[in-house]
Amino acid sequence: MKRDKISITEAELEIMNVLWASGEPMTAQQVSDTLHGKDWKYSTIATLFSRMVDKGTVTYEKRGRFFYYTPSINEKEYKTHETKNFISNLYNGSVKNLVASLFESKQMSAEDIDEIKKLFELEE
Amino acid sequence: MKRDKISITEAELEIMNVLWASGEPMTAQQVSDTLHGKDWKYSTIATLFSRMVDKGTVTYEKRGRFFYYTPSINEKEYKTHETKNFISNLYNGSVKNLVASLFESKQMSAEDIDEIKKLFELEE
DNA sequence: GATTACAGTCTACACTTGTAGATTCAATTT
DNA sequence: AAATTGAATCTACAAGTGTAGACTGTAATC
Repeated sequence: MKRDKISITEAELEIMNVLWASGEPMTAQQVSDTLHGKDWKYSTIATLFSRMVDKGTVTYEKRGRFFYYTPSINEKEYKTHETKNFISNLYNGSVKNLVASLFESKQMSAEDIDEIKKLFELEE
Repeated sequence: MKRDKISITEAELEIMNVLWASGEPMTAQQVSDTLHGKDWKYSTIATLFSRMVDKGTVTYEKRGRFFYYTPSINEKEYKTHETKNFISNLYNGSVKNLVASLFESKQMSAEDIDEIKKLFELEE
C-alpha cells in the first residue's frame, strides 16, 4: 500500500486544523478542549499526536510537564497540494470543471458569489 | 473505524471514473485496458470490482462468459457530495475560501479563468 | 471429446486508521 | 515523605486498503 510521503488522515487533519488556527503551540489537552464537539478520549488524541510526531507532521517541545505541539508543515502548501490532488481525482484536473460543478449544484452562497466576482474583477 | 455509508476508495474511484466516462457497461478487462497507465494486475482489478459489488457501488450483468459492470451510483451526486466534504474539511466549509485559495496559488489556467468569468457573468 | 485460455473467485498479507484501556512516571498537593 | 493526580506511553484490536498469487470452472479451440 504505497501512499504519498506526507499523509494526514482525516482524524489527524482535525487536529492540524486546530493547531493551524491557533497559530501557537498547544498541548493535547488544549486541543481536546477545542475539539469538544468530537468526543474523543484523551488517549485517542494522544495516539494521534504520537503518530503525527512519527510521521513528522508535528513537532513538540516539553515545557514543564506538558508537551506543546506545533505543526511542522505549512497549512497553505499542504492544502494547495491536497486541493490539486482532489481536483485531479474528481474533476479530471480541471479547476473549471470543479467551479462549474459548484455552480450547478448551488453550493455557493450569495456572499460566496459576490466575493468570487470581486476576485475575478480585480483580475481584468 | 466508522466511515460514511457509501465509500469509494481512491483505487476504486479510478475504476468508477472509467465506468462513468464510458457511459456503458464494461468488463474488467476493458477497464484494465483503459487504465493501462496504472499497471494493476488483472486480479487486483478483479478484487476491487468484487469489493465494489459488495459495497453496492457497481452492479454487473453476465453476458456470455463476461461480467459487465455498471456504476450504481450517480457521478454528479457523488462528486458533489465529496466536494462538499472536502471543502468542509479543508476550507472550513467555505466555497469562497477554496476559490480564493485556487486563485492565490495560481492553479487556474487562463482558460479556466475565462470560462469561470463566463459562468459568473451569466449570473448577473 | 480433450485441451487450452482465460474470467472470476479465494486466500493472503502487510500496512493504515480509528479508537481507547492499562500502565508508568513525574509533578503537585497534603 | 507519602499520596494523589494526570500526562504521556504502551498495548491492543477490528475494519479498511492496496496489491496480487493460486485455484477453479467454463467457454473456445483443436
